[in-house]
Amino acid sequence: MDLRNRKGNRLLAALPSEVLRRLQPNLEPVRLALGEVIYEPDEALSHVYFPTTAIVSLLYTMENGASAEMGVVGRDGVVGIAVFMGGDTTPNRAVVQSAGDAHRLELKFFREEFRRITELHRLLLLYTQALLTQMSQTAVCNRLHSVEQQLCRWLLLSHDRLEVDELVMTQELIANMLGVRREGVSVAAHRLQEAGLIRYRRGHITIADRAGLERAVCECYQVVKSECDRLSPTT
Amino acid sequence: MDLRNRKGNRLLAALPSEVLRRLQPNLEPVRLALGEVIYEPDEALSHVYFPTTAIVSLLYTMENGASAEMGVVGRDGVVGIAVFMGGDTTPNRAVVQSAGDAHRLELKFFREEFRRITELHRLLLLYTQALLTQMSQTAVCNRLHSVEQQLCRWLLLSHDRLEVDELVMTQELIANMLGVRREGVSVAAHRLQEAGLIRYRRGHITIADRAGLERAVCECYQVVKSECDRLSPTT
DNA sequence: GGCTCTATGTCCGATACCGTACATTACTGG
DNA sequence: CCAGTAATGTACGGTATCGGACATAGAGCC
Repeated sequence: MDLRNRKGNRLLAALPSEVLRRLQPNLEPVRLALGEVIYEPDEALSHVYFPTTAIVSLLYTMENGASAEMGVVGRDGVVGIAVFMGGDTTPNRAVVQSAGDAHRLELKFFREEFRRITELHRLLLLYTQALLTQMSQTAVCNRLHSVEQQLCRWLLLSHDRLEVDELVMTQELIANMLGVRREGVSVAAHRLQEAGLIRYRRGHITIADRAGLERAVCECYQVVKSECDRLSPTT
Repeated sequence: MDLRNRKGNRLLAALPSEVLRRLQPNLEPVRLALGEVIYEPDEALSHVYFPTTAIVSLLYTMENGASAEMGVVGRDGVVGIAVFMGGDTTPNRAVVQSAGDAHRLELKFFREEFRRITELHRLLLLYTQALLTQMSQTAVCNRLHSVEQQLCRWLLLSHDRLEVDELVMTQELIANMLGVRREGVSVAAHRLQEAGLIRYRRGHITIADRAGLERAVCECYQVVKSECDRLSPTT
């Protein structure tokens, strides 16, 4: 089995020979069938997968069943980054998009390569996984939800980070963040104000009813929030 | 300066005391003004930032100036993950969304904490940064581009990973990936076929004119491709 | 060869958002 | 206090996508 094959996994191929020699006995060749699920949301993995000819999609599925892909892994990468990011699981699903081969490595072997990690490093990787969740959920939310729902999400995420009820922020800037027109934000903000969830004046927005916003927001907010909480260091 | 303050940065606060003591002399308190740019796309950083009361947005700006946020960092995190992911730069921009304070750490000090990293580890972090770019670009593309452009992007990314011209894939499945209706994919695929860029039959799609697809695709594809190439290990 | 299932094509009205234009109103600096 | 500027409100036609319904046609199975 020549792992540096022209069709092999590029990450494995780039490893120094002595690391590769150490891993090789534990790399199990597997065939991945179209539609096969590598991992489900929040499921603990038993292996990490290094595709060679297979392609794997990373998807998020909404509560109503709608789904969107936010990443794709081929021989350029590895399926199961949560394992070495430190969070172990993700809210996403990994599904085989194109049947083919892969090598897989049991977690215990994989982790042996990962012993010597400084505490700073561990923390930063955990945080990166949370950020990664935020990005992928943003991708999904952009595709599937209304401006009003996204505004709720954005307000709640900002509120979590600011920890004061009044945000200093124009609707114009929010529009840039959400990637929509300023007018769209105006209309959505107006509706939220009518509903009593927020109050605002030129350049200021006040969270008036946080619980109400949480009822109005799409599920994306809770996904991001839960992952942030789960992955955030218990001080 | 008590870094474990109730309002301090959570990552710093979670560090073991001896690591914190080592870093502390090098942590420079800075005030971040609204709108201040922490880093520009592809710009090498001089510091990593640990916000305390400030909030920083991660944005991607299209060639036409349209932009979308795909992440936000407050006292829960750190600005400049590219530094410890190994890629050093990203195609994104980091802008202060809410004025406030942060601590920053010069790269040389930061890197001292990061010496002992195995080669496997380094490779995986690099790959993760490429994947992260893919996700964030997906977020942006979902927001700002047409189904047809996104189909081109999807086809090209798949083609890069499969390295054969015929994909085995139904339009229904592609629709799930892109988070749009099957009919939308049908129409887009039809147009691409009329233009001679692809050919397809039940469950099969053939890349007929790769260069043409690259002309039809939005800039998102090139951003992802470039980062993948830049970050992929030179075997 | 015929049947069945699944993939694809097409059409419809509904809707959310865009692009543009312009009005109005609240701060800000002099 | 006033003028100027920046933020917000409103309106209107245009367009992309949705949601649903239905027609058509390959591919595989018997």
